[in-house]
Amino acid sequence: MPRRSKRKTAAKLPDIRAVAAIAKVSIATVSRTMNGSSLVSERLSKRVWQAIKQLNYLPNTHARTLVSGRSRLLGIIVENITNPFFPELIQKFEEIAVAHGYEILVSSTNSDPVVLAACARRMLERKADGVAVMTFGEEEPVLDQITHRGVPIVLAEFKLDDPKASTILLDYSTGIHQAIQHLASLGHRSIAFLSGPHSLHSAITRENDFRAAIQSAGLQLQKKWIIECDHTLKGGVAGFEQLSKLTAQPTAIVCSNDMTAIGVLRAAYMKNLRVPQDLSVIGLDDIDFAEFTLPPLTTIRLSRADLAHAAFDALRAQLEDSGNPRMQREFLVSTSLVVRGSTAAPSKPEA
Amino acid sequence: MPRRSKRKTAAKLPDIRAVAAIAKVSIATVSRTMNGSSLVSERLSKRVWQAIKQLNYLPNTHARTLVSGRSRLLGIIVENITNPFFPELIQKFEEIAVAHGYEILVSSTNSDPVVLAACARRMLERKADGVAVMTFGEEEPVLDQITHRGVPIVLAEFKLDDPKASTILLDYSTGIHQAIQHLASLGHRSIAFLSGPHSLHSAITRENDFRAAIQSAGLQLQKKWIIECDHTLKGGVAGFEQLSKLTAQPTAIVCSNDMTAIGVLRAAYMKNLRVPQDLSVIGLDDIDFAEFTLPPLTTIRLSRADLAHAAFDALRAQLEDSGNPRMQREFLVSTSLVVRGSTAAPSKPEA
DNA sequence: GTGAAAGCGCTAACAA
DNA sequence: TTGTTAGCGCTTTCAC
Repeated sequence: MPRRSKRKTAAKLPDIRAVAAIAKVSIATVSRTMNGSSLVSERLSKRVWQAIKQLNYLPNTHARTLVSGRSRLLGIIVENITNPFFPELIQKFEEIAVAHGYEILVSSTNSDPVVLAACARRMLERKADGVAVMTFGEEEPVLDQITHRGVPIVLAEFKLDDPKASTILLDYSTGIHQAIQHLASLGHRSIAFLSGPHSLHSAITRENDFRAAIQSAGLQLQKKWIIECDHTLKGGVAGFEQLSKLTAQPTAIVCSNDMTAIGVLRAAYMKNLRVPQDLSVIGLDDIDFAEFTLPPLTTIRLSRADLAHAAFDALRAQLEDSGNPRMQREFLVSTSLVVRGSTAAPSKPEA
Repeated sequence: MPRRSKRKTAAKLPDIRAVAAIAKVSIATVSRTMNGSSLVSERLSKRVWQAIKQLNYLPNTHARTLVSGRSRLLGIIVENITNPFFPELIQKFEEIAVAHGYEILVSSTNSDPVVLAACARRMLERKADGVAVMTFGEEEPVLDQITHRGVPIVLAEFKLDDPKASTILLDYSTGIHQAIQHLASLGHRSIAFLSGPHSLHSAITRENDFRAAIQSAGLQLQKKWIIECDHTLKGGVAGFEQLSKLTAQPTAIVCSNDMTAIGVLRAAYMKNLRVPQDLSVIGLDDIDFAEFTLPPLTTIRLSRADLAHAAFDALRAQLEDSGNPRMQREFLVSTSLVVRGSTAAPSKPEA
């Protein structure tokens, strides 16, 4: 009994066999044509494309993945999709991926390592060819399961000891130094820092870079002026309120991200403090919205485009260059200060 | 020659056969166990789960999809992922989908019908079980290809004449009426409207509802006070500037979405107009950020949670209830006014 | 260049 | 209840 005896002429989507039948070629030729194999003659190729168009045929990616092992699916896991930084990053990443014939799988962890593990698992089940983990150094150990399965992975600011893992190093230092220099040259001597949650490596890195920058600028580091927030707008409001309870007040506040800075802007307004006359504020990220705050936010730009490119390049290197021992496994993304309206000389310059 | 003669003990991921071997059962029993079939005895089920754990086995979704025809993949296509409304919607939709064992595929069209068509095509190739098109009435004709293939689809504010298509009706009218009543009771007689792009059905609906509300409140409709913007912050700034060139000025502005309203807030500030004393502003959407603008934005809430639920329910009805002729195919999401700080009585009440 | 056929990992029909 | 097996739609040897 022939294997395909069950085939009936039921209404169903056209498959590769239907195309082959119309074009009067074998299914192998259809497959070769679609995949751009050079071995197909002009004559047959033309017939095949015509049949494809005629049937409005779309190849089944699952069948394709099953046999080839490659899904042309790239995962991107972000920390929190409601922080505007991430949609902007996702958009860029998708743009690049689609341009290269990949599709993306998006997940947001909301900073929950359990969710991260579930996301990673789902991406593994979907056989993602690679995964970009843009959670900035949070609980990455759960990601072992990905690399153990040989799936390329790229992490922001976290090194996994695995040949399949690449890292994007973020040079916050340059931007933060520029920020401190900018404030110092304006006459600020008292600068506070609203940090991100210490569960994030990136938050700790940023804070350390701030400390280093303060010292290299010859300024005093005040422990009480370094406050742990959570990278949300509300957190920025709370951080500012905590700060304003202190007896000694800073004349400028540098924030670990833009959302925090926007919270500060808002809290300062509510307290009738004028920015930048009474208080200078600097953010970090340069989300699209930063240009439109009141006043427009001076901030340290972390380019989403650069980050998305680095992530994609890292994954692609792993995918295409895997054997090569000299393959690039570390990528650098830099930061730089963007001066807008939220910084100015302090009204009563300090000693 | 047996079909599986090629099998070598090469290093590879565990498959269902490996699990079956360890558990000493057939692959069918493994499959049944994983899919929660009630036909498996406790004893075998236990052995299977243990083997799965031992091998760290993950089922291959592509193989599963290929044979079952269901991918457990749901697509969501949004208009613009950098408008905060959409990430909030995506997050909710993902949450619901994942809770029901579905995965989501996200795409953002940036209001480009060509991109919409490409997104739809990719989702078809990935065999999405259903697609939620949250582009709010923009160039939906290209979506014919989806319904023609029998894939359930749900659209916001657009009816497709196809049994596989459901619609989410948005009742802007209630919220917009409340907004106008609110302004009228505050003493406003001169109310402008900054519309969304007329390429969007939803924008036109909102504008019409505004006109209706103005008239039913017994106010005068001024043609010059209805300006087409583009639902972006920049568009709101531009719209406000266009408005302020007119000789007769409104005392309140209702905007077609929150981003536009935020643009107005900003533009008003730059012109030294105080909100709400000199000008009242109302948005629409109630994005998370609306609570944190300066002043906090009075706005018409369009709940992302409600919308996400409606979209998921519509798709699920199609998936599970397909045969039923009484299946619900229209879903309603309502709106309501949220009063915050951007509205007040006009300083010099009109006649 | 082109075609025949094996088989990717799983589900479901059928047999036992 | 459990096992055997066909076959989902495609890519990829291997012949010719």
